[in-house]
Amino acid sequence: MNIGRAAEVSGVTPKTIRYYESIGLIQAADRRANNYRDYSDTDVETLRFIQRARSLGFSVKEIGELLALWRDKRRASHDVKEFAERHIVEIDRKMAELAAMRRTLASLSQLCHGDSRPECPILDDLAGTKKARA
Amino acid sequence: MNIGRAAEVSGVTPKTIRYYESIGLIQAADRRANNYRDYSDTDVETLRFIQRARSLGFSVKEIGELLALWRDKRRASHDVKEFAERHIVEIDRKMAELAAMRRTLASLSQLCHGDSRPECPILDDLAGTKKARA
DNA sequence: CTTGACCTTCCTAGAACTGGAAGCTCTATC
DNA sequence: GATAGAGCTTCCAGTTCTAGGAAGGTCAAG
Repeated sequence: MNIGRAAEVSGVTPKTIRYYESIGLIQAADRRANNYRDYSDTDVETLRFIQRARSLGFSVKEIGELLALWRDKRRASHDVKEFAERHIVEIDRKMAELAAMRRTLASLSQLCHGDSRPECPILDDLAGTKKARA
Repeated sequence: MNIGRAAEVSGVTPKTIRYYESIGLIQAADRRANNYRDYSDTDVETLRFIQRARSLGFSVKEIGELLALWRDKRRASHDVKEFAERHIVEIDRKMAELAAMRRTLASLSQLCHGDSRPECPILDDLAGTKKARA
């Protein structure tokens, strides 16, 4: 499939796909006779993984390391396992942080009645009121 | 407390704190007689929130909007509720994506034995082997 | 056989930092 | 009180990760 379709199904724009190729995050796509890039379903899976990871705050560098796990078969299983587990810990940390943010927002939402009364108790917490200066 | 200490306890570097101030994401810190910036515990809480949100892929613009919720008391409760709920939806989406990444990594980790055999079945999946080209 | 959508490369611009220079300030030690 | 070093200040330039747009080749439909 060509880049537009790959972009559509992976959620990564053509621009960004070309950029990822240019920096070596993904391997250069095969070219067809007309010089168009040609993508496989596997390529799309990789792009989807990258998209997900980027939107979750992983750097391109980190993602490169993750992708290297899949690509570099010479790596010992031990390394792969360890690296994967290290990232699972990080993901768990991120999930806990998201859960904390969610709780904050949920209580914010609940404490504010749906009407237009301009009073939200929780607002006072993080508001600009400076105190306890150390 | 001065910027170095605030950076230490919030997890945001001094450079980045000054940057956030320069773009108006946080309000300009109070200055002491020596022109040093002075931060309160509340300021640190705000920075911690920003740090968390950034590491989870929220843009500075989005965070600015979230912080505005707390700061701008003139906003109608209705707006706050709606805005909070919109972000809760996004957080749930992010959590689902993290869960998906976690599953991917967990199966990667499980399939690779802890020993140093250089064979990880799942590696073949996402590896460079291009097939099913459409 | 032209029109419009899609592809190519290249160059520039924006967002969010990051590093370094040049200089002032505080603290601690001699 | 002088001095060294860590920490603060501003300012300017560079990096990363895209996004936008120009200039031109390609394809599928009418």
